Amino acid sequence: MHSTKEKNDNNKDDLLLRMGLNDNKAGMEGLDKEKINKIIMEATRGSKFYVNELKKEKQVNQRIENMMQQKAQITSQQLRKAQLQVDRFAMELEQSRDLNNTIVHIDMDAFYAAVEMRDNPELKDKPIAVGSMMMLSTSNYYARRFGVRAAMPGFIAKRLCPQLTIVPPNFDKYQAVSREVKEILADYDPNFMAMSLDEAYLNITKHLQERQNWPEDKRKYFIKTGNSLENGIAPNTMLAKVCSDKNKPNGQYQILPDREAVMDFIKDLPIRKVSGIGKVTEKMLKALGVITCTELYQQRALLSLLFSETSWHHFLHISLGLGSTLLARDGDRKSMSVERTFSEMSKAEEQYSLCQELCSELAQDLQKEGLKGRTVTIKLKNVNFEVKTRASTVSSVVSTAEEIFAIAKDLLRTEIDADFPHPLRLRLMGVRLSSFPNEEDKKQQQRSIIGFLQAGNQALSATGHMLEKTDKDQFLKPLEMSQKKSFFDKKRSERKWSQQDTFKCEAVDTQSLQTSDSFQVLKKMNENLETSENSNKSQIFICPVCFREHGSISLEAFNKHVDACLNGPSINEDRKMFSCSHASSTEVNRKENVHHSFSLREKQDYETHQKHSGINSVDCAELVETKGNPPKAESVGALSDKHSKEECAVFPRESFNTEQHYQNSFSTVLLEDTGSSQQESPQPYLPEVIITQALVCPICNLEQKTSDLTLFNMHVDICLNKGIIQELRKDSLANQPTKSTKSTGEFVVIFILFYFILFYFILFYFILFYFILFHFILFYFLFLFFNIYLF
DNA sequence: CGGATCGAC
DNA sequence: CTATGTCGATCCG
Repeated sequence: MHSTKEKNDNNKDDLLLRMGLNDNKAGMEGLDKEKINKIIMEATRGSKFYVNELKKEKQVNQRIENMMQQKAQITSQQLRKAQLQVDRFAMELEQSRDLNNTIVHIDMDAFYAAVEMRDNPELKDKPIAVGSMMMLSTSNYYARRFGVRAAMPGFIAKRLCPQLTIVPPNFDKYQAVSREVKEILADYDPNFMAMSLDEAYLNITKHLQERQNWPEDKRKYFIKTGNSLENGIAPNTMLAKVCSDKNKPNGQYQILPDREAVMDFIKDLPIRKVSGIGKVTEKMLKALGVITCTELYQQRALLSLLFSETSWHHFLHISLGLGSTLLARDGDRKSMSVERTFSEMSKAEEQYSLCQELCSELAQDLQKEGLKGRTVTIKLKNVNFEVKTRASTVSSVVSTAEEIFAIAKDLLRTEIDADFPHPLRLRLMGVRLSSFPNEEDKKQQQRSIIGFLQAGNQALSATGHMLEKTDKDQFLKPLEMSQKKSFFDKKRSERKWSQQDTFKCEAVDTQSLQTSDSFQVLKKMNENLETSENSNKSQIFICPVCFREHGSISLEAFNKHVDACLNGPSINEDRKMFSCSHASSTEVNRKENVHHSFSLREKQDYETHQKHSGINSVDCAELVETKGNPPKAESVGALSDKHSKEECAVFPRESFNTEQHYQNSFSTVLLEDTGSSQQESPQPYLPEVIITQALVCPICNLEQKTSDLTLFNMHVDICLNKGIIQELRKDSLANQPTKSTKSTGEFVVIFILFYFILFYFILFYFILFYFILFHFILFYFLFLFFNIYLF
């Protein structure tokens, strides 16, 4: 459905011609290709849409030109080198080829149209299409003879085929039919993967094994639906998909599970047939003389130099006839959006109100799935079909129509202002929400008392009469993000916002609640839970290196001091050496050993990341082990010596929330290091400075048994960080969500206490309010009474 | 992170 | 008159 591929699909036309379906002598009407193109061109030419299409085409041509220039600069030397590398990779892929699965791709023929024809016999033997004047979703085969295709606007279809019936879509109905079919599919593979209402992949390997033992009569079992369907049977999804396209309509095609059969099938296959290769990629590759899969394979070295890693890997997979053999369950949703096309709209007022409407629709959809997100994106398309998207990410999740609109409105305003005094002439507007928190984030959020208190403050202000309405935008601060900033800069700016937010809350609260005792309690709690930078007056740090006390200084200042302390002794030098040695030991063996147990995806992540930041392998081991936990690639990068140690000192508090977690990653580091670098390959660069003194940790004062300087330095690093964590935890205990039972207990107590206070607080004011109200009314009636009866 | 673009259905 | 709506992925800045 909606497939733009069908638009330029010559093969299908050939097929129709072969079948004689286009033959007027047989009493069938229809148009030949020339006529179809002519009509389409007439309808298209001069339209704004067409102008924009030309513009886009130009851009693609420009891209191709750039690519050709790049190609011209490639030396034969480079090409040979690339050839070796690619072939090495191809060899690996070849070894991992798996022909043991039987994948079936099911694709229902002209699904929507078929359902409509089934339900309304009048439509049979008529050319029909499902959709609107604006756009068609699909058409039946009769209509296709006139060139009426999916992804074609209805009005053009009408010109091609004036007797065409356009049926508005009934998605509920299609869904119901789809469900029926899927029930049947589940018999073959309970874990089948549905791509849409009319498409699915089945892995019937297991089914076939079981079926071996079935009695003969039971094996004769056909899927019987009112619709025809295509399916393809192959050893992987990529091939199965192509197969199902092969014998349309209502056909089947199988590729036998041996390498030769696969390669034979692939040989002359146009790359465009493969899922993932679209119009643009086709054109780009065509410029390089690549049309079929064989040519794709022949040009592999060149492609590896001209395209991104992910792209040429994809190409190589295709040209080897490789694809996924397991049907991955679809993961969590990444975004949700609403968009609408309309006749030209230029009034800002209308645009705002439409935006608001879209926001509330989105909010409704979000509520159905209970989703909240941090990034709001608006999409604007003007009457010239030029599309713009504008996004803003805020620090805490949003989900209601008001919250989303508050952000979307700003984005829209910026765009309107930018074009002032000209109005935005829009034909489409959309709103999208993304950056949904993952499971980890949710847990964090739950445990975070700061977040909890902010919610509390919000609840307080929401209770109303006596509180000034808190500025809604306080939770909608855009993040100051820029790639030039380091991870810690970003963290800092995030903190800045949240501090300002807290101050704002306090300001509002103090104004209106000065007299309340319970508020004082709350405020105190809040202060205690404030991050240490905020209330640094009460801070006393003990330097883990010189053991001196430092009162009345900020955390940053303290960290600077620690750095200074560390700068003196040779420890620092050794630390540098340590990293250096790791960074320079780049032998393939070693690298592979470090992350041998991780998936390809993680491996790629690691490799690309390493390319960017030049961090050492140990850091990477840590990265993978702590995947899903706070230290992401950037933060781990910050751990390496590339960044200042100020950051290193601050880092643990930011990201390693639990000691347990921290130790886990520590032990992993040791494990990886002893496991690979020590045994497999000696350190290429050992520290040249020989330490004469015994290896006594300057932090914990314990003599270390190891004579290995690297391990010792690691110990010092860990000790140092641990020390700072402990110090910080002492100061802002409740600030640190922790897994230990003790802290959880404390947390629960605080939690209960807070809610009790909050409850009685609200109750008190409610009673007070109604008490006063009651007396007002009472006095009023008394007054009336006296008026009437006494005078 | 933000924006554009591609691709699929 | 009249050229969609939703989603994920990727690349680049």
